[in-house]
Amino acid sequence: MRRPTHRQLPQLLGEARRWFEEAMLAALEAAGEQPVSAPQSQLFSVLEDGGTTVSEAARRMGVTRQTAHQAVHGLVAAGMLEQVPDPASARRRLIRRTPEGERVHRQAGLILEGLEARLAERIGRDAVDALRAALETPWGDPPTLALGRSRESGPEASAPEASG
Amino acid sequence: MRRPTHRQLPQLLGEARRWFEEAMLAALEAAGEQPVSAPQSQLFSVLEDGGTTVSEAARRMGVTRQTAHQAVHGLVAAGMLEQVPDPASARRRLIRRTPEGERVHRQAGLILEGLEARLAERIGRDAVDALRAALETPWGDPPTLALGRSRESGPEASAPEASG
DNA sequence: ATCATATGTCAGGCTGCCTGACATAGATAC
DNA sequence: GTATCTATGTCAGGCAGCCTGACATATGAT
Repeated sequence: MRRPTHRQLPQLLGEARRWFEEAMLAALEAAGEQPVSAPQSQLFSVLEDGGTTVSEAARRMGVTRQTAHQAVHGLVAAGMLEQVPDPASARRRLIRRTPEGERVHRQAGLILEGLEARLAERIGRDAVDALRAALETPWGDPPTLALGRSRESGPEASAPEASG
Repeated sequence: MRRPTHRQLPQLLGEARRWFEEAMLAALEAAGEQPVSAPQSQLFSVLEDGGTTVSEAARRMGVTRQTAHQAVHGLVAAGMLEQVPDPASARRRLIRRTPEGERVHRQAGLILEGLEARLAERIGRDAVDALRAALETPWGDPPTLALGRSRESGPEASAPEASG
């Protein structure tokens, strides 16, 4: 038989991500909550208690304002998010979880903890901690490790630039 | 406060994946290769030397045959993949890398190694190994950990079922 | 007042992924 | 030998996420 040669990291990362994501959304739905999409779930997790702007959320999600706006729209329609004017600046609208949204958020947090515990049972608590530690690397930079010649990319107005 | 510094695993996994993916595709393009999409790259990585069927590739990618077929189509059009009849079974068509595709594949492998080395510089070789080890967990199972009461299960006809 | 900038929103388009449907070919039952 | 079942490959249609482009509005600098 063939030897599965050292599978590639991007693929492994993707699988792990999918595992968590699917399990969480399924568990949320199994708990009787409204259906939540993956980006909505991600949006939920980048919100602060004090309220956040769409732009700020987009930066944290690593997507454009427009994409984040879409997720916000869905969540507002579902009654889990609300938009309130920012007292400090009238051009801003803060997005905030409604009580309902807060409840779902807490639920999601519990699920995630459970999932992590489930993982710890399999690979050990130390391994999970090591995983976290490794992943918390500030990936911010696009290495552009040029084997040949380097390429230049224009810094757009609101590029994703996942920097957290 | 609820520990805002403790970011959620799915998000961390997604960021890491994006980092690798973007860096690799950018490096590939910077090296003068034809543009490759993310799923095409993934497809490339699940091929065996002996040739693989679209169905098998789909299973390994965790997507449907149709989706895999799409990626294959693009790669064939780009001259990096070829489809040959399977001598063992006429209803199968094996997909195989062309010499051109083989070259690009090797290139991609080098880039990935470089990226991993780059990561090792930041977090240490041990941490990278630990990351690998943790990620190579067989995620195969959909935990369905029900916090609430209703437990629902849906065994679909030909679901992706990322089981590897 | 005017202009540059940041933010929020909508419109349109691309791509990945899905389900549905169908053709083909090997395996199995009769 | 024929009929049926199953696995595979392919195409068509549709949905969702993410993007760029464009525009309105509000703030701050000049």
